[in-house]
Amino acid sequence: MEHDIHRETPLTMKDLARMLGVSVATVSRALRDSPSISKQRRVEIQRFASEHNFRPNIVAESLRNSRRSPIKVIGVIVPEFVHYYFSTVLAGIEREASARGYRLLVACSGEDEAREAQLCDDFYRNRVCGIIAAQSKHTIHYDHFVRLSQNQMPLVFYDRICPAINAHRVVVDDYRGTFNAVSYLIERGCRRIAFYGASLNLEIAVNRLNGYKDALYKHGLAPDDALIKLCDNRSDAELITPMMLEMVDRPDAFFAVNDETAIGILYTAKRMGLRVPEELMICGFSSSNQATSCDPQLTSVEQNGFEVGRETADVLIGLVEGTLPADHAQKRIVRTRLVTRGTTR
Amino acid sequence: MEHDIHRETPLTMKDLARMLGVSVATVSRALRDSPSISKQRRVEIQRFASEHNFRPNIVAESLRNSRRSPIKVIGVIVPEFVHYYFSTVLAGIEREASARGYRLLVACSGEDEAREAQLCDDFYRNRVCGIIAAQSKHTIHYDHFVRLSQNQMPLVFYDRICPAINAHRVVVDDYRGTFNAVSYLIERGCRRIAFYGASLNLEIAVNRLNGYKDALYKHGLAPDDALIKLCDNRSDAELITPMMLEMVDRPDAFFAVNDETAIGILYTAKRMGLRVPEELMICGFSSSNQATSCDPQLTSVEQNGFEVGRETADVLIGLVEGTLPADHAQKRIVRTRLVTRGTTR
DNA sequence: AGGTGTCGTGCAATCGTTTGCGCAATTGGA
DNA sequence: TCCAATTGCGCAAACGATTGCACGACACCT
Repeated sequence: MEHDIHRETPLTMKDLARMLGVSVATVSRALRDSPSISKQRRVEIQRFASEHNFRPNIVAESLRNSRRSPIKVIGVIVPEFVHYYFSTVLAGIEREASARGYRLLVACSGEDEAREAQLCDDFYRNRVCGIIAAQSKHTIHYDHFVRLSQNQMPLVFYDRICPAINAHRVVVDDYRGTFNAVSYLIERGCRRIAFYGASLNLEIAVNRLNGYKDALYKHGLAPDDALIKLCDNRSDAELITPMMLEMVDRPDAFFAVNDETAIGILYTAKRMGLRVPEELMICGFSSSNQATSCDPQLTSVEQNGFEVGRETADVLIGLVEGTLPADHAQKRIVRTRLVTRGTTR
Repeated sequence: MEHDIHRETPLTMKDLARMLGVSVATVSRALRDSPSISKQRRVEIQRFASEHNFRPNIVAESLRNSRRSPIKVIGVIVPEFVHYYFSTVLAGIEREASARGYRLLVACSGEDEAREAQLCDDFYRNRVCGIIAAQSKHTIHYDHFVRLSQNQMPLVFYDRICPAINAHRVVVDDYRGTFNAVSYLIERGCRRIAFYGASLNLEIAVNRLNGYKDALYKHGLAPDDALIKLCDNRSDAELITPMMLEMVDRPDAFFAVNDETAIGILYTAKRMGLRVPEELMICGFSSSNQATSCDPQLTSVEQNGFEVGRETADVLIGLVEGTLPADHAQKRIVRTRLVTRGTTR
């Protein structure tokens, strides 16, 4: 069988045309099922092509079509791969994109601004049709994003927002998620609720803090600065929490900005002989797989990263295909949901 | 400033050439620093281009160069995104690839054979320079992979192996990892060690089972079929384990094929009033972030997915660049390491 | 028999780059 | 002064696909 012959270079339309004694134009039209080619020739060419395992070269195709239709490849920047939430977002992006015929060029910024800028550049050179990004934690210059906008590159952020440009964005409802969780703790009888949050240069951190404060106000409680700490990882949590729990007026509940931190609190408390949830309630954020791995299982605000990913891809594709106006910045908010488990009752 | 003008279409060399009153050839050569262009013109053109924020179109570039040098894009197939181990592998691939100037086209098979085949096809049409894949669990036809090989597409598997074709592969040392872990349990005094494994149509499952059996043999113990179960997830573990622990000759240790399953065993045992590790030892596989989230923390075989990813990318790039012979199938084995924690002593 | 349609196919330009080759201008040597 | 060698640049053909246009071959009508 001819198609078993090893070729060093992929089969092209020109090859097919030569073998069949017709012109490339005819081959191209036949494969696209153009009615201007006689039925007989069409099926003959199609059969021949599939027998020889012909696959058109998308690179050439998209170069040719670049003026009228953009290349269906989306550039995606992820701060970290090994991260439960970002994984779910990526999965959501992939699902929506591939369902709509788009492929993903994926890269990782490693939370590094220079690398992030380089990736933007690289994506642009590859002429992706659009870019999805979560800004690195440490990004303070936005030139690379601004440049993309100036060059008409559709750009959508998820979660981490670039405040400098009025960009399209999809975020989770951090404010309401935190508000509801803290309200729940209050309704369960807690009065001194501690808050472990991330650095306030990320918009999401601010929103969560506000949700916390407003929940207290609404229930007639006043925020106490002694209970509000900058702490967003487990080892810090294990360092700080003992001091918190030895206060005379020790907190009767903790709200942590992510599950990892919450787990640090949980085990510190257990080590100090406190019973959870009887003497201390704990609530995390993210509802990762860690939340169900600890003992007792962690009550947590579920972020639904998958939905964030799908929405993000949906906005981007809308921009690319022109069904969404580029001039008016889209902002979509994905609902969170409190999942109650063993660390509250 | 001119480069702030909004263009609907990206700047091309032709545009630059027109603006500067030279030919495209000259622009191209100047930008590639060809000595055949006078120094003066060269810097003039380079300055002008960078002022106007010119970025060459890689699509066109790689079409032009497709004969001599392949496009530096690697297609990656991941069974699942939301999976600790696969995430680490992906991170490793990304690190190695981007360090060597390659980009990643990433897609998810969702453990579905048809989708996997479609992805192979799609990658081929995109003329990626090579493909990295972990086969889906349920793949039993290999035509799509065979077809790739026939078309000279470099192909490297990680972990999940396609036995039909003699493919390049990078795997972790499942046999030795399991052997060492089980030996450790025996040395700690365990005599009846249960084994929860995955379906034996995956090579890794077979290797782990063999490692388990050989460790028993080596220490003069005989495998007992009543202690060997097909079980690779938490809910199954919680279903099966009570029966195991109610046996007259109940196991004094468990080895589980992944951490999730091990955690199911752990909490079932605790629920039944058994003390871990005093009365029962448990060992998992993977050393994911869940291993440190449970209480007590889980002893587990660390897989080092990051290294697997790097090695995989290294092999693939070697094949692409011709520094590794394509005819002789590469097989690399990444070492595992037993990390002892609270579920053993 | 000549004019008008329709049908099937091929020619050639195009997308944005790269590069072999040739040509003009300049330089240097005899 | 004339002939080589060198230098600096442009022409044009690729890469692999798509598509407007034209053209030849028929059939049909008058």
